[in-house]
Amino acid sequence: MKRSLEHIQYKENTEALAKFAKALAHPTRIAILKHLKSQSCCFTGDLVEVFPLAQSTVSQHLKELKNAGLIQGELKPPKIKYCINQENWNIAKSLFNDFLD
Amino acid sequence: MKRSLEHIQYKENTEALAKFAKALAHPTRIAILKHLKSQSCCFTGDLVEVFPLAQSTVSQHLKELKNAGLIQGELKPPKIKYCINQENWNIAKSLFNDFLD
DNA sequence: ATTACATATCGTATATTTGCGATAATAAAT
DNA sequence: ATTTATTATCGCAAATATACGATATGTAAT
Repeated sequence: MKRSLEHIQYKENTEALAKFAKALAHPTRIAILKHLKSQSCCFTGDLVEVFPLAQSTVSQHLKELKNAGLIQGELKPPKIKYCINQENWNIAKSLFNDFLD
Repeated sequence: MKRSLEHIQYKENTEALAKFAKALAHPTRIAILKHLKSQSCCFTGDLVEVFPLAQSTVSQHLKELKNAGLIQGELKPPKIKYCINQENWNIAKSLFNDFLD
């Protein structure tokens, strides 16, 4: 990609909002989050059974959601229990709410 | 990409929400929408002056926002006046609001 | 130390996104 | 019909995203 050299200076929250939106920009990730909300928490393996996707693919989606801060993992050997990160979830909620009027 | 042959059947609204999120998944598009909201409407040329981006790039972002239904263009020759599509905006607002709890 | 289980990461292939300059299209005015 | 102003589209290059199978990692139990 030919990127413009000067990197754009956006107004406050613009990039944070875009980052959250990007994490939500795939139906599988929305579905994962819906599942997490309804179950409050669940294991990677549970999700692998829900979707017709490879384990590695599900894991990658979880990684992105984790990087965005929307979920967090808790070690429950040999499993990992994923839950909504409520603190960041609320931040996202408020950002979207303000933005969308 | 090696896509799974069976295409996933998501629950209602999941794909609609992901589609809106995708449209918002770039800071420039967020910024464009913020600008449109504050001005209520504006021309492509105005936006080209606001961002250090080529005219074609801005036009492409506008196209994506239009495809997502978040904005609409009105012919004002030789210009085009873009405004928020309030109807779809409200739909997006309600989808995000419900999803984010 | 070895094994077993669950999950993450790596390597790879393909698709999509982002950006640019150049060109085409559109509508009005001359 | 030509010109002018504005915006959209095309063609390309590079970056990122998506998906998979294979492999590595981490933890507990044996």
